[in-house]
Amino acid sequence: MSLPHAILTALLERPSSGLELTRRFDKSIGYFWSATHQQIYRELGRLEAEGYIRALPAEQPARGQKKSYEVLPAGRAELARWTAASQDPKPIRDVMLLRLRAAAVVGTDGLQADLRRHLELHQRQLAEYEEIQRRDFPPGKDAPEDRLRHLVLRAGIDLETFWTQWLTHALQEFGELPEGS
Amino acid sequence: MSLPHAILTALLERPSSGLELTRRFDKSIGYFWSATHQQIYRELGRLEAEGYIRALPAEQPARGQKKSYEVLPAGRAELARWTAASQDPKPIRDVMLLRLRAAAVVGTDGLQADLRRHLELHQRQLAEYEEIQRRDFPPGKDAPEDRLRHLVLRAGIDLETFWTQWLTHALQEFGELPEGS
DNA sequence: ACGGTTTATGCAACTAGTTGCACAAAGGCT
DNA sequence: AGCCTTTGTGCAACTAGTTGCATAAACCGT
Repeated sequence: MSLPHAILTALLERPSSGLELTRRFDKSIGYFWSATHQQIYRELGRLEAEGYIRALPAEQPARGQKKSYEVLPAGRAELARWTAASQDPKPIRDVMLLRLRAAAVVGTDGLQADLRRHLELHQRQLAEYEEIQRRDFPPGKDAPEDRLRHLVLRAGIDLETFWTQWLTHALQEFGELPEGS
Repeated sequence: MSLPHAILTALLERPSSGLELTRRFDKSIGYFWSATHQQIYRELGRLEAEGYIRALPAEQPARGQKKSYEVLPAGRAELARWTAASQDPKPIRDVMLLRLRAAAVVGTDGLQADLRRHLELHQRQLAEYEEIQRRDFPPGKDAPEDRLRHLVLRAGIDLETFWTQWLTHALQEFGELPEGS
């Protein structure tokens, strides 16, 4: 039940159409809560039906026509409620860890290449986050909302850092392991 | 499509009944791929239908009767195939990060308590992992499969360490932030 | 004016995971 | 004997997310 709240947050930051939201979900919020345009359109429909958002007045509301949404007071209230509500952290659910565990019983053949590929992907993501940090959060800038957003970005940086280190470590282990088995 | 492979891995480590698997998923494999008993029973049915596993001979195969499964060669082959196959890493998908981002626009009221609760939960999980490390991976022990399993455990330890640090940091930030907004 | 690409919106079907409940046997308690 | 809890198994319905495809307007070159 998080996608609607991700959308409310994005719309509060700036009213947008479905496609604009989709674009913004490809970075920023989407870095830690990704969504496809189909999910977003569906959710916009629901949020509107529930009275949390409304379409900004536009002339011909026909198909293929841009339609922007803004958050209504009820939507803001719902978001505040959800943000403050207690929620349990989800346990880790990671395929690579599972594969490594499987490799311990069926052998490591073929796994090494994908580990290397993942390492590269995580390094790239890390570099992207660090670029954003340089650009959007220079040392002086720390208004309260900026500090919270920076904190979120730092979580991304630290997580990617963890993965690059862990994968590097794993590949070292593989270098020392006999091939197969 | 990972649950069946998690189950194959678990069954290769030791043939088990549905309930035993459920128990084992509450620790060990379940630490990074959790599953309920309903999921497990359903998946056992499918795996059996596909010829990847089979029920060990038991007398009365009635309801409420324990039924153990073992992995067939086809199952082992499928697991090896899946382990070696290239798979993209999933982007982060974390509710707490989303909530913090939302808090940047609707205010931080009520969030602090849950941050503290999460910190405690992650600290507890970290302690549990470290206990397992002490117990199952003493310095001397490093047969190839042990090293892989240890690597997986270390991922858990490092991830929980990250969260405890990040949450601590977040709470510090909150201490300095004015209440509300 | 025509045909191709891009922008923008959306439905329908499918897959994976979760929740809620039900049923049966076994063991103990009274 | 009758009931209560625990152990073990399982179905059905629901929710969230993904995949595949469809539609329409606008813009753009020829």
